[in-house]
Order: sequence, then structure tokens, then C-alpha cells
Amino acid sequence: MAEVVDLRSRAVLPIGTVMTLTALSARQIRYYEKQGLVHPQRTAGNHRMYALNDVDALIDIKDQLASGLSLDDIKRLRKPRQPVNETSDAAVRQALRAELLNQSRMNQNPSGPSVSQGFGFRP
Amino acid sequence: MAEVVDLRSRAVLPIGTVMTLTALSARQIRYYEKQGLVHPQRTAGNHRMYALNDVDALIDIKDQLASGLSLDDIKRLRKPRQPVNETSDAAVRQALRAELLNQSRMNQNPSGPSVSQGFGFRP
DNA sequence: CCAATGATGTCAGCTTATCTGACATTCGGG
DNA sequence: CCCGAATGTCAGATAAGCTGACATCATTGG
Repeated sequence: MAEVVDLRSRAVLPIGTVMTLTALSARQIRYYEKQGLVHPQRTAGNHRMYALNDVDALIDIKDQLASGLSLDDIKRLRKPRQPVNETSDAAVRQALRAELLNQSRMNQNPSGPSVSQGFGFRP
Repeated sequence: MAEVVDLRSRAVLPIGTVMTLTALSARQIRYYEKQGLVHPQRTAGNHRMYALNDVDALIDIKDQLASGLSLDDIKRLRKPRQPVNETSDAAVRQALRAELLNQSRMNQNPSGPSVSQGFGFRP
């Protein structure tokens, strides 16, 4: 009984909800959008509306940022145009750097698992 | 990996979204709430926030209303305190009436299947 | 038949949520 | 030291939501 539209891809969440679900600020969410990392729909009144998939994507972005990657890095990882081209060495170094950083500074990262399976977390 | 809180029961949807998801008016949704049939949470700013479970409940209510039941009938069906007590005959007549009505006037009911399935897992 | 009731529409006045754009801040690396 | 990336914050404007009241329209019990 497949639904007409899968709920996971249906834009039903306002930015306020996404803020609490991702623990990101509205500023951050909008900024990531400007960087082309998420593409929320808009209501007739121009308000952003997100799907669960967007929430997952944002959580991934957050994790990747926390692991030391830059938004540009993440952008590239999202679009595997070609596996990696000329400037690969730079990218590799980036990744390595991220790896190292991730190891050494396992800082405060209360961001739970992806919302996908069961949405939230929170006692 | 059960989540602390299942997405299905997490209040993340504003009433506008619920309106489109259920094809009910805000007036109807709020009225059903006043009748004790749904219990949305509230934001700090007093805005209602619904969970997917609420959406399903509302769709059920809509179907039952369309089948001829009254909100009071639906209320009783929700709380099977005791199967049926003193005033059962009245309830029975209600049910019968609903049955008949349901048969005769299979009117317009474009409400798709429950939204339930399709939100919480990935294809 | 008629008044009472249930379900819904609609409007007004108000508060909250979100939007955009601009300026400020912080921090790491060349 | 300066620059750019990422984020905070504030102001002014619009959309979205809230409550309460009055209107409408069937149904139904008397």
C-alpha cells in the first residue's frame, strides 16, 4: 500500500521544529541552505518547510562539521561528480586532517543518532 | 536501537501541516480537540503541535464522521470503559443508523489511506 | 412544526513564528 | 596580521496561529 508521497520526503516541518530536532540555529540552517546543502520547500507565504530527509541531512552536516570538515568539503562529498579529480591531494589532506581532529578532540557532541529511525532522542 | 521517543508520537507538525495532511479545516481540528479526541502539545508560544499519531487519529475521526457517526459516538468508541452499559440501546441504534447511512451514501471521500505508513523508514 | 443541538464557517484583534538583509564577532590559517 | 568561513544578533515586515464571538445549516427530539 505505497503512499502517494512518502512522508520522509514530504515537506511538513517548519524551521522551528527542525531547530529542535537538529539542535541547530535558524541561522545555521538557512546558511547551509544558501550553500546548497538543503533545499526546503516554501509555503505560499514563503515560509520554509522541511521533510524528514532534510532533517537527516542537516544532522549529517552537523556531524561532518563537528568532525572538522568545512561546508565546501561537505558540498564536494555530496556531489561525487567524478570520484576525485586534479585537486584530490588537497581533498585527501582535508579528510586526513578531519580524521585526526575527530580523534583528538572528541568534544561536546550530544547530537544523537539520525532521526531516521525513530526520530528523536530525548528523555 | 529503539529510540527514546518514537517519531510517530513526537509533536512536530503545526496545524497548517495537519490541515493539508488531513484535508480538515483548522476549525474542525480545534473542535475535535475540544471534544477530547486529540491532544496536541503546545509550543512555548501557545501554538499547537501535532504528532503523526494525531494525524492518523484525525483521519480516522474524519472517516467515522463520514460514515455517519457523531463525535460523541466516536468519543465512546475511543474509551471502551465498559463495552456498553445502560443506554446501550441508544448506542446500538446509532451504530445501525451509521451502518445504513454508510451503505447508502458512499459519498465523496478522497481521503487517502492513513499517513502512518511511510513515515519512519526508508525505502 | 419548532426550538435545541451538533458541526462548521467566518471575522476580528492579538501574539508568535518566520523572512530578509545588514552589521558584528570569533577563529584558524596563510 | 588580515581574510574568509561560520555564526550571532537586531530591525522591520509578513505569515501563521490563537481565542472568542456570532452566523449557518442540518437533524432531531418533543
